[in-house]
Amino acid sequence: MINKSGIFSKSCSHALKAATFVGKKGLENKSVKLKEIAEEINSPLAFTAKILQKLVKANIIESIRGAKGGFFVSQEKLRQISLKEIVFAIDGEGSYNGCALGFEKCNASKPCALHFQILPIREKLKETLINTSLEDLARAVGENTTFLKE
Amino acid sequence: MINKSGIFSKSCSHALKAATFVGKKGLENKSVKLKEIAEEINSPLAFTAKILQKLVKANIIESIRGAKGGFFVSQEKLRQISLKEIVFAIDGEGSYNGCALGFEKCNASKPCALHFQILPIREKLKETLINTSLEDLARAVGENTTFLKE
DNA sequence: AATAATTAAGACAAAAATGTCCGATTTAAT
DNA sequence: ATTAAATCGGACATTTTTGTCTTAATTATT
Repeated sequence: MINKSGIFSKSCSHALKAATFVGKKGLENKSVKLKEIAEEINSPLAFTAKILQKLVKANIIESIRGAKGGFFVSQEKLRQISLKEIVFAIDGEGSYNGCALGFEKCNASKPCALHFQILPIREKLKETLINTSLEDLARAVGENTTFLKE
Repeated sequence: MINKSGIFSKSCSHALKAATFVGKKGLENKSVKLKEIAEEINSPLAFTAKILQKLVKANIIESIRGAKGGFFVSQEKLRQISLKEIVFAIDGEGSYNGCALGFEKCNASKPCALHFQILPIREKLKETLINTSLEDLARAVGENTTFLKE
């Protein structure tokens, strides 16, 4: 319990990185292969594959099977897809809608002990996830103002 | 990956609930036994014991061993202890200081792809954890305006 | 001193998350 | 058609988190 690093699961962090990299290529109308994605985001190949499959099933990116295959996002999709959809596809809505103490039903009329403290934070997170598009991340990474590796 | 509910680990949620309940009793200068805590917060007895031990070691609550024993927090402690300390004791600082994409070094000069989006959320979370005392939670629960069970 | 009631601590078990492997499927190129 | 290069999908393995059990240590009561 010494390394629960932040808001998203590890899988979700990988998913966000992977989607962003596919998005960066999508800005130039290019597809990318699994191998390149995994290398670029420093994530194990087979595990990256699993995560990409989930993104494909969630209709966030598309896959091209067979030789010359790979993964792809259209520029239109890049604009449409928000981070909320990626996070939802991997971690479920719990990460931005769940009760901090784990209650099924936690709301203003039956609030958990942390409800009123955590609510504004959750709201801000949700708002940020909704208002940030995959294109936003992809462009910043494309311009080298932000990074997918350390 | 369908139930990662929110900001804290399950252990940490239990810890926050347990500490709050011990705190509620502390407001009346009473100690509580493990059994009552576990029942009150709906957490398995033995697991609750483990979590309480961590809180004791982190000097957040104190334990009274032997017959007539239990767990206790003084009113002074209740005022001093912030949620940040409880969260730190169980989840480490990752939950409020960690990089959203899991990088060791992520900062304004080498920002991850989500850095600028997540920074304000993390800051708000940290601020909230620092500015909320265990007493705050304990009082609200004592007044039945918030709850530790659903 | 003996007993009963309690927490402490460490070994163990189960479940969930993370990660690997391999064969099946799809497609492009020859 | 055959082959090579890719993704797909399911079984398997590992690691981390969550949870249990048992014994030891401590203390109040008798």
